[in-house]
Amino acid sequence: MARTDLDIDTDRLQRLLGDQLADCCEEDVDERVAELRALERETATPDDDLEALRALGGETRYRLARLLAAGGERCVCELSPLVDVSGSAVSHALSTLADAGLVERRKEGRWRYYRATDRTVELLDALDTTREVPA
Amino acid sequence: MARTDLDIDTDRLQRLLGDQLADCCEEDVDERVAELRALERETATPDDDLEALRALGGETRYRLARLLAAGGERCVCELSPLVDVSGSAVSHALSTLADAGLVERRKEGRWRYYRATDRTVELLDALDTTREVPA
DNA sequence: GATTCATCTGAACATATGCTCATCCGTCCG
DNA sequence: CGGACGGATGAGCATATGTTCAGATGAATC
Repeated sequence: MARTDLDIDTDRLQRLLGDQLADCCEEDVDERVAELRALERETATPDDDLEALRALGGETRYRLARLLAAGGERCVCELSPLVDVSGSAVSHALSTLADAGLVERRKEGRWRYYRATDRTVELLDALDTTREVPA
Repeated sequence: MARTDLDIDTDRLQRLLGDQLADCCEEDVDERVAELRALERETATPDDDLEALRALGGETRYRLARLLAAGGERCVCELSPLVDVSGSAVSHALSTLADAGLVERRKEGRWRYYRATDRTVELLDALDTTREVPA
């Protein structure tokens, strides 16, 4: 995962800084290189984040997440008619959401109840509050 | 987009409610059907949300978003060495992020400066605050 | 214990994605 | 104007994704 080294084009960077700063010396370039290296180190990518985003990024799974985030517990047979795919697809989708930590499952007899996790609620809320044209 | 009708399996739903409620009558089934129909109507899927989630769900674009959300403006030549792909791929990725409303662009001479939008910051923050094993 | 029921699982397939390469578009500079 | 430069764009291709179908599982019912 961790890159061993960064192949920064210092010549180009120097031209960039030459335009940005009225007057740019070698030290400015070194400083920017250090800044970029630090930035790269600080912004590691947690696999969980990608998994969650990719899971929510599919229409069926997004809709299921919305339905569950509306509150309460639902079983597959309730959710299946609300999204436009087969029951099998719903099951696949809910598994993906569960693997991503966006949904939790509870068994009761023959039924499996699903509910949204806090993470799902928070993410959907962030989407709601930052939407350009609010619903 | 809007489904004209929902093909709810009322027989199965009746069996479900029979297990949930000690004692279930026709009205309970009708009520649940109405509840589900209302739920389906309330949870429309804004295209913008899917676009944003799918955009952030790719590793390269996620990393770019993180780098930009760390603050300030960056041009392609600064970002390119920090993610492990060609400059062309960075440009493609930033375009996708811009289309999704996650990044904004500013021209200055030959350089194009990119910065994260509020939506990006909020979404990444939601991910940070809900992560199971905090960094 | 055989059957029905709710759900899960894996294979298979069509489609979407993400990259690289080649090329093109503006801008600056001599 | 001609060239170098930063970046954008489109084609092409390997890989990933999402769905359906067929069959498997475990629980309840007869």
